[in-house]
Amino acid sequence: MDRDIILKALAHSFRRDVLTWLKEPERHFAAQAHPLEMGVCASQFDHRGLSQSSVSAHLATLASADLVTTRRVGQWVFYKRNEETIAAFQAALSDL
Amino acid sequence: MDRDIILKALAHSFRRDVLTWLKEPERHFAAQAHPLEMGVCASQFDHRGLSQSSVSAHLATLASADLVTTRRVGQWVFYKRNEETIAAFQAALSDL
DNA sequence: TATATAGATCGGGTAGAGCCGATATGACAG
DNA sequence: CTGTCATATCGGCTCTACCCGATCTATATA
Repeated sequence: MDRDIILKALAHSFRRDVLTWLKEPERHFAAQAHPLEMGVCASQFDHRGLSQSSVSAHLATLASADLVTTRRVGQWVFYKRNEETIAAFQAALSDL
Repeated sequence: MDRDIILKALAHSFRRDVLTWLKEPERHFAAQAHPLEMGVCASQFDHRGLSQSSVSAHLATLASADLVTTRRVGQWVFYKRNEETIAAFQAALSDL
């Protein structure tokens, strides 16, 4: 749980949006072919205003801050919120 | 209370350090000539690794995020934590 | 007015973030 | 093997953040 890296990761609206979307996958990614229990497939974030390469970089930033977990299944990578890190960060920020 | 501006302001360790130092002025700024109840004078943050102009810019960033309040008294500017904004931000971040 | 001090702002240099299209990688299907 | 799809990485561009010394502005004091 690295506050500095997490704060930098959160300092971009797209990355915060990703975390918000992942709170309610069924609401935001209903079109996904795979079951949402596996997580949300990276490609689901494309075409939301950014190119595929930019989306990939943002997801990598979130993953390196440990704010999301990734799980590779075949040719797909599924993303989920990492509630553990998020909660720890919120707790750490309560004595800001 | 602008989350985006606040998160960007917090995404720098010096600015976070300032907020931490301001939690215990008597501990970190005992050398100040003015009473600490007025706040902490801008110049107290100089010579902590950064130049005067850099410190001034960081303080301006914190002020524009409303994380600190400023009060001009004569030729000095005194800074205090803005607990109201900080608490509102923490509350807003609890549903990250 | 002249001088001193605190703080803000300017100009310039460097580094990193963010964007894209193009290409590489890695996994599957035929 | 070959082609295809998902994702990652590369190269190049632009924009912003950050740093500094120098200068400007404002206040105070003689």
